Amino acid sequence: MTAMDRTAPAEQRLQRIGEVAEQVGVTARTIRYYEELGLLGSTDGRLKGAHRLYNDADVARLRELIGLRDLLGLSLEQLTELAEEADVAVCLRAQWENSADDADRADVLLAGLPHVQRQLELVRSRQRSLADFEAQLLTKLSRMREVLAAHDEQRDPTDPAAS
Amino acid sequence: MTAMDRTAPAEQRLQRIGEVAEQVGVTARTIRYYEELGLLGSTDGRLKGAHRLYNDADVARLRELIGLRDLLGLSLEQLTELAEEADVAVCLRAQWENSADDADRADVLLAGLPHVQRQLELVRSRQRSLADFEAQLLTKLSRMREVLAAHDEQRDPTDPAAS
DNA sequence: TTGCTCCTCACGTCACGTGAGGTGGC
DNA sequence: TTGCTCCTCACGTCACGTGAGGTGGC
Repeated sequence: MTAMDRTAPAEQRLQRIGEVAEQVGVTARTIRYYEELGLLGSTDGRLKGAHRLYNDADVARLRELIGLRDLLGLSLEQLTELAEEADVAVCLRAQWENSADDADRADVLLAGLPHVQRQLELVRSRQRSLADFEAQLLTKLSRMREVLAAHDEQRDPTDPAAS
Repeated sequence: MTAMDRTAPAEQRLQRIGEVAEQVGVTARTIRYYEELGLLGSTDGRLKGAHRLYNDADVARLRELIGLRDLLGLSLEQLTELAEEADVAVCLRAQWENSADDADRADVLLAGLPHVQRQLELVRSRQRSLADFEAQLLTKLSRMREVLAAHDEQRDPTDPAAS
């Protein structure tokens, strides 16, 4: 990282709302609604009526929110709570960007750890539920096949064409 | 199974809507709404204003619907489609109950197989998505720990108390 | 008879969908 | 200049939540 990177951050690729929506798999309306709820980062600095522009970090954040919503079935209220914790991290992240002190940077990371760990726990819990549901379906399936096999035997125990 | 079972099916334990709701983890309103959409079996035979009663098969069906909704994120419209396939099975199930012919019974089961298999595929697909999301979180976590470890070394490379 | 749960409207809410009508950038 | 995507209201919809007011079974 050079001094120039620090003083004038590299020009990032900025995307418009339609491109972002398609990438993430939602509609533009959804993104605007999340912004309205304050789920996305600070939106001041955009003039009324001007186009919204998103950098890669914004897209990553949105993708994470949608993942938590879809895969874990969290409500937007729950996402807001989760995001408020994360906002501490985001707030600290700004501090990170401006911090020359490595100790400060470590503190920022330490604060973010439990946040990610909680998400991991939610994912694991959901995986267990899915495994249970899968087991139920497998039991059902094997019982059905059992009865079918018994019936096939009864109908024609020696027919090699029976499947 | 005795002849009496066939002619006068065993008295089943019947539950009221509140008990069922608590067992399955939804509200009574949800159950009434699903009935309104036709997601639950036939509801004729109940007089206007009379209490709803559910047997074990009804509860199992509801539990399956809620599982598909929550774990797979299906809309009620998708559930309706899926249930219409299943209704063929349900319709055939009535035929099953009244059928003395084992061949008929086998046909009913055969018709139900692809239905269960499709649900299994949906579960597997969802499991893959969750695994991807988990991997992303783990990558994030290990990167954070890496930086933290590097920092700890730099601060005090010989401190045995550093964790 | 007293609670309790149930019933049926019916309006409210959350998370967007869907136009209407207009402006801005390649 | 012509499309295209974007913008801001604003009403509609899906899947229920939440009382209001009343009836039925242990």
